Amino acid sequence: MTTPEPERDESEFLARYDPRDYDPVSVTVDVVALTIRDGALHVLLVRRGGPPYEGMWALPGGFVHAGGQAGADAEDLPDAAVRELAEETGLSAKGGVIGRVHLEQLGTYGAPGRDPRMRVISVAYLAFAPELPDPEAGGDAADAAWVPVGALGLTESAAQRPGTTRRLAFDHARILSDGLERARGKLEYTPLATAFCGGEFTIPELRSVYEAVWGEELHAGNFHRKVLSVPGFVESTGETSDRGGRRGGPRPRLYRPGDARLLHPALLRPSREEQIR
Amino acid sequence: MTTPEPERDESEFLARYDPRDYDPVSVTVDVVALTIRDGALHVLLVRRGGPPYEGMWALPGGFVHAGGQAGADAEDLPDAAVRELAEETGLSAKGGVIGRVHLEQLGTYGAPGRDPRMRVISVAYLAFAPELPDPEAGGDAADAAWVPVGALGLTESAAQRPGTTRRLAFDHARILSDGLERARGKLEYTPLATAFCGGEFTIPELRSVYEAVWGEELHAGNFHRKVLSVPGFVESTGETSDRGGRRGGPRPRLYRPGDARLLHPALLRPSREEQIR
DNA sequence: AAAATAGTGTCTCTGAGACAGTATGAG
DNA sequence: CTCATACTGTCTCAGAGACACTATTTT
Repeated sequence: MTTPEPERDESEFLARYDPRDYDPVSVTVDVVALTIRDGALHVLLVRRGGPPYEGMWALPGGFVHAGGQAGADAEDLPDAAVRELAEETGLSAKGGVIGRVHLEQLGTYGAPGRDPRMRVISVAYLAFAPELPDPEAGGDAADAAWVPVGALGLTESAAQRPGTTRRLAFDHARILSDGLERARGKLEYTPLATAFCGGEFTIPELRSVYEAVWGEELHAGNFHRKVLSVPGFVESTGETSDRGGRRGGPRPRLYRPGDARLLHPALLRPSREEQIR
Repeated sequence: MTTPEPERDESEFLARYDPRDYDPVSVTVDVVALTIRDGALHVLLVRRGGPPYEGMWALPGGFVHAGGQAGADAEDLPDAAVRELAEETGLSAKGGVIGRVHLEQLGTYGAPGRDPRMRVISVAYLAFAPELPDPEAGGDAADAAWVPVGALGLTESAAQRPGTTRRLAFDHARILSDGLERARGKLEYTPLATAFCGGEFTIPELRSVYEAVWGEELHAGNFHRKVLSVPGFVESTGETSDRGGRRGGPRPRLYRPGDARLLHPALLRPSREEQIR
């Protein structure tokens, strides 16, 4: 670790860590796939069919196709994330519904010991999906399901009664927590809430996305005016929904995602005063 | 790729990619270390002493100590970033100036072919440093220096005259570009501009940080009032600087970083209208 | 009929930005 | 002395949020 001769240390290190001879590192991709079901935020989880953490829930993921020496099967990291997502949901990767899923890199988790078997570096991706069918468990997964995020007891880390919390394998609770925080922030200054809706949606539907992700109710009237006032957020289709509100009310108008990539001004969440320090 | 039997495909894939037998992936850490020198944003670069890209400038970085089968020397990713930064700058990692450096993960770059030798996944880190001494080239680096970001011709990707741009090795131009954009955004809603200053600073010094990173001049009076109005951004020391402004004026007061971790309300850059779509 | 909802109008308060103005120190 | 600079005061305008109100649909 600490040597008085940096040059010797460096050359020694380079010789030792030439990956062609020595010291393998595994790289996996894990996906935090979020969607809205019944007005609640859900995450795609798989139940592990083998050790370690057998029987526990985990994020869908797997090894990146590295391509070996020839580099034949080498795949890019986002492609690996899409492939894992497609494998777990049973949907085809190219075209179709999965083409409408927003995917972005969340972060990389590589602490020693996070996988008890070996050194594993995991690149986590975050996906925002419209409502998808129930996944079909495949491969070594014993089960796969959309799980309500609220049922995992992640929000109040202190108030977790041990039996209440469904623990996640590896450091996936941390990854999911980071993904949720990223999602909450992204909804503030990007129009990505529309990625949770289908191709057409109403303003109240969009509001329910914000309420599900942020976990708090928003003022319907002010939200409505705000969304329409941000240039490029949504675009009217001219149509109206064929049903009124769930318990009455006029039929809301339909909108499409607009061409903005950033919301200006942003839609800030009400309760941020606490988390500033 | 597309097989009718997902179960066989998955188990086959798991057998093929068990990293203990097969298909090594290298993991490196690269650091985008930024600082302010003479009122201009600088990035720490090293000149490569060997192929590939021999003689070109690159971000400081190197292989992560994976720890082998036993996991003895395994290091965490942020530790690897600090180690690389310390090795390149010649500063000690524990304590001292490098302890004041802000470090955060930027992203992971793993496109096949980004390193011509083999499959390399690089975890990039972003560092905000106060003014540091000139680095000492060590190891296989032929040179190391703080380079003005403006001299690299990254801002206007179209208007690059070939001779003007100093190209960077690998995909480091992209990584640096992502780091700069992250830095610009971070200054908006976090107090991290203070990480570029020493322990004490004046409001005009803080403003010059914003101007260097954002590349545009700010209104001195409004900036002053704005910084003081954000709770927890800065904290008065009660002292005043021993010198006035560079070309006259009263002696500015001195401040310390406050306890806020987020700026509320945020300090938005003036010219964001263009980049929204 | 009753209740809930979609959408709009209006008022108030905060904050950003433009501008002016004063005091202070460098050259 | 001259000028740049630190800092404060003031004005205007945009936008967030609270509230009220109407029209429309479900139950």
